[in-house]
Amino acid sequence: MSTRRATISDVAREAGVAASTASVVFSGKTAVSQATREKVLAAAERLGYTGPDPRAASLRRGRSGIVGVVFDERLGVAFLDPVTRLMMDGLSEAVSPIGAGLLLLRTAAGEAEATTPEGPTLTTAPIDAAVLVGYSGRLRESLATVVARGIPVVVIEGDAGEGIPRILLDNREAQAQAAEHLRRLGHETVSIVTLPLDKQRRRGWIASDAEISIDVTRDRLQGARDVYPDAPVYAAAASSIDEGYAAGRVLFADPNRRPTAVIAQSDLLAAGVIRAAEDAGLRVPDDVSITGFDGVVVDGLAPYQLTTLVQASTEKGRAAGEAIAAMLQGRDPASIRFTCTFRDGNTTGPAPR
Amino acid sequence: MSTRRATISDVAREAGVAASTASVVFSGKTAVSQATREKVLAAAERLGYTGPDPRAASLRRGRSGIVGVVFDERLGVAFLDPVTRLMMDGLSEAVSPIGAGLLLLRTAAGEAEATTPEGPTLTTAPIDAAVLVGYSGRLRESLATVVARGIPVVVIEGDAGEGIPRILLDNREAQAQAAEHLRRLGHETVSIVTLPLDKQRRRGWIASDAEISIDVTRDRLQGARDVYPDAPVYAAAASSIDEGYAAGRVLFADPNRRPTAVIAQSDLLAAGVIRAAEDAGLRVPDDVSITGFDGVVVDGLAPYQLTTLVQASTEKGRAAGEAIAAMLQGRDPASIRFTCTFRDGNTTGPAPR
DNA sequence: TTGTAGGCGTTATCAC
DNA sequence: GTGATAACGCCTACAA
Repeated sequence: MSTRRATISDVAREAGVAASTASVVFSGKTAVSQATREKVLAAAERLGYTGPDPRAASLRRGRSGIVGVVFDERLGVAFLDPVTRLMMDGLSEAVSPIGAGLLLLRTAAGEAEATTPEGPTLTTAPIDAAVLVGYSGRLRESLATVVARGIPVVVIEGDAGEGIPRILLDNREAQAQAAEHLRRLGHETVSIVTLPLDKQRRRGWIASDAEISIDVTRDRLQGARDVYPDAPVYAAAASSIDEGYAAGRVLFADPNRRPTAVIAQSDLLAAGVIRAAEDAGLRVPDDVSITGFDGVVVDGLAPYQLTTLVQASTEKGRAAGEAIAAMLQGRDPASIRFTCTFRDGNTTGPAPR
Repeated sequence: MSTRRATISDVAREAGVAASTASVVFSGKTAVSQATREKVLAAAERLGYTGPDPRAASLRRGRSGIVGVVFDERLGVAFLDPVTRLMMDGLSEAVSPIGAGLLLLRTAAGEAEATTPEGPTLTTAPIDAAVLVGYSGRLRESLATVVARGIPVVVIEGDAGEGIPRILLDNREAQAQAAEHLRRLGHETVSIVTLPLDKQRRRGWIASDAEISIDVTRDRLQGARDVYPDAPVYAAAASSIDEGYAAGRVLFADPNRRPTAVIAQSDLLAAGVIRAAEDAGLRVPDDVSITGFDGVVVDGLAPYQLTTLVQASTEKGRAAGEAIAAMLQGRDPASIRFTCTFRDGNTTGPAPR
């Protein structure tokens, strides 16, 4: 491009005032006479000055106005989950009043990292605070990095160290409610379809609950186990309708060993299980009852209203944002544990006899 | 917290070297003797120095390593669209080699803005470049803002001014292909279900094509019109299965005026139309043929393989990212127009007689 | 209300 | 291979 961009001193000189005065015109921190303001604005206009350089301003202020959101998955994958989308929505809303934007970050690439060209990392990003999303492994490293940098951080649904605010869910208790509901309806043969167990995301029956390294999965399973200690468990490889469908196919394959109820750990999974039930010639909820978890709107599930646990997805994001805002103001917010609400839809009914 | 964080000069002093030398140890720009490197690293360790402050570094370098991605919708809404998700995936991949991260931004709030406390805006965000996503109104203002700031920008599927690289699709030609396919199959009574017409997102039959202010919608409709000039058009309020279902209900309501084929402007809409057809007792493709657009994987559509136009969603993002990278290196990349590929699935067949 | 001075933490440049 | 110096562009005391 032509020449160097105009700076605030250029504008000040052009307007015949001191740089600090011009600065004040833009920041509005101090009163300025109408005349001066106009002179400065006019000069800026002439020079094509569009306001303070954010880089310089953020160095000076010690704030960049950016909050990093760290995922442990590819973006396309993370946003597949409606709960994540809603959470981001709430988060973006909550940080907006403090003038912050959201920077998408991924967990460090681990060993492979060394060879990788470069990459926007937790260590090099100009963030004022960070939100860690998720429940597993590499996020721990990220947490350590952030903490070392002395950056305020909030963890959503994961374990964290001392004094780090967390946004949690009563997964176990909530799931137990749904199970209890089924028990009251007389169901005795119940199967469980879980979210992924770990990063490997293996699909299939699981032999021991011990293999589970993802908190959410473990907690929800425990809730179901509180009521049905011996229910067989099938793990899905992701939270999606297709995965639920695949699991459902397996569950309903043998007519002699069909469950009368299925506890799915997410609404998407539940939707897939419902479809598999239909394909197997079973009516929902007459022949088989199905519960979900999350309380999101499942696109295309139309006639059904899932019996599920409604979690405050958007609220979770908002709470995280508010915690961030608080920390940025020097306060230290407490962790929050959200409570899910049981919603009785039309996908559960009395056990068939 | 305790005291002020350590700076690179603190580290240098502690290590007994010059600040510039310490800097080089971290940046790796110049060779440093093994001994010096170790001294510096040890000092850093002792002082709890975790690397250069990104704010200062970006001021000095004139680069922040951040690319803004501007949406004209709430995040939760934008990411509802699988094409957008894939695009983001490609984009994040493409900017990663240049060490950039993605900052999520929304178009300015318009008039309401004045009263709003603050807000992370295009004007104040420390971005090196911007990607504008979408096809409509307020993005124009955003474009103006960015251009005024002299920031490189790429527009995805929207019109832009002179010399601004765009990532486009052959929407019209592609849609015409699908229509042509139907015509060859003998279909004469065809209805069209469109994406939203404008920001109002009104749902319903439309009288005149002139009301359309969103490019994608208009272009795809034109493609359909090239083959079926008089096909009735029903506008959906969003690109979703549920909206497609709603539209389908209306299309198939009157048994005497049922179309034998439906051209849906997105795969999600098509999936909804299929479901509505099934509900109306119609078999796909025996009684009614349905085409989509996008070529994304629709979760839960299982037995069907949509006849659709496959667009390179991820590629679009990647291309945008590469264009950004090029601009940041002083080159000026050309606009790119992607070509959709027609895919013949099992949702279209000969017109029933 | 306006101006002066100094520094935020880093890094590019150039001399040694 | 290492060090001194000078910006990068802005903002905030403080003084006038």
